Amino acid sequence: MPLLMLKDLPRYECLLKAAQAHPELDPSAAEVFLHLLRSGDEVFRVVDRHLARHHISEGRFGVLMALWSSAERPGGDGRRALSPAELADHTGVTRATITGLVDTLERDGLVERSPNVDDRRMRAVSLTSRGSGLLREILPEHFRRMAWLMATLDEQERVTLVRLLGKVMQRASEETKESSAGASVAAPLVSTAVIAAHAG
Amino acid sequence: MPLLMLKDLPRYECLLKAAQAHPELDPSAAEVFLHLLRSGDEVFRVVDRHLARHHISEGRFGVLMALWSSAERPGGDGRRALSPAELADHTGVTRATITGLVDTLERDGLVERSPNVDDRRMRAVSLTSRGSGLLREILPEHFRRMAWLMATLDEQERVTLVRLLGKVMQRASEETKESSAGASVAAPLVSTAVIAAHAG
DNA sequence: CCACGATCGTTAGTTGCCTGACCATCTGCC
DNA sequence: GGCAGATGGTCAGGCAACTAACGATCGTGG
Repeated sequence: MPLLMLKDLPRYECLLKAAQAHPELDPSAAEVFLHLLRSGDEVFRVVDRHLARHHISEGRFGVLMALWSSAERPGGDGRRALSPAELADHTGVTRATITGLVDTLERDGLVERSPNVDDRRMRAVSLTSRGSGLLREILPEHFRRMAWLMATLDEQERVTLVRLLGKVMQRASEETKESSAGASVAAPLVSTAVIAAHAG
Repeated sequence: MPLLMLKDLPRYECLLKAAQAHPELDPSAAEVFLHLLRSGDEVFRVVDRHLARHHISEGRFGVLMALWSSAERPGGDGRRALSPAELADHTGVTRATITGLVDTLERDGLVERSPNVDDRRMRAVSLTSRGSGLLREILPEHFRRMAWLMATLDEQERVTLVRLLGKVMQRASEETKESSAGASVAAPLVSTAVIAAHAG
């Protein structure tokens, strides 16, 4: 839930004013940035409130959905179990976090761990019937909320929004890859000296 | 950092397929939803990586920025201090969280607490010179990252993106207000007057 | 004037996520 | 065959957020 900003979005005139004191500040870029983080946060909260009523957090939902879509996948081999490492890949959290999430999900009877006979390091995590039952109970309302949130946008606006978000997302993931390689975010734009000095 | 979804966004055909089994699922709405959460997350990480190099988390940055913008505010009374309750309002976290954040910020010498002579319940939190120095060090790169992220969008696209995100955000905050009143998400929409009044 | 409710900041306890370290197990190379 | 390095899952410790409850203080109505 990114705040990283004031709760009340600053008006554009304030951004303009701040830009006078800070030449690096691009007012229209900052406006998009703040809107993006804020709207993402609001939208997240709408579905999170629903899931929280069933004691399902973001991470727990991610694990359940990964197992669910693994079971539903038609082209797949039909297996319903994933290893913790695969769950970490699919949900984007660390393996250590998966251990914790699966611990509580198993305690609540929603998933189960079984040993893997081929590789005794691995364990197979799968949905229990109670787990898939909970998903069947939760998902319709979850989908309704998504649809309700976007009902203000017509098809053309949705296409446009996805396209523009895609451009920004691609840009952001470029930086992810670059930074892991040690390069600067904006080689041409940014002096790397400060970052490098602190990167140590 | 919302995952709430698979790390690799599902392709549109998969959404269409899933919609056959789940009539509540609106594929284009789900696509926008997933793109919004994911791009918000990626964008957040880009600036968060920068702040983390200076040991500044999202919450810490929120507190520092609230104090900074309070000090910079021209129309204000020129005071640089805010109470913990005001900080909670500005950053959107609870007062208990503010206590913890100010604890560590004070330990690191970035802010300081002083007693309030007018109301002995309150304490005044203000930036130290070290705190404002850190902001002066961090903010230029922070602003450059915002600008770099949005550099793929021309002015027209930025206006469009802000407009569309604004529509979704307004919709989401309607639900926030409704849910606190106990109504259902699918109820007829709340009058926008309330939101407009708060946008001021 | 003072008892009551409201407000302020903090504490205690829980949860979810992270990083870093650990041990067990597999695999490839000699 | 056996050892080195890679990989897999877990544990320990820390941080940031939450709720619930608490003492201290303020303001107001009787």
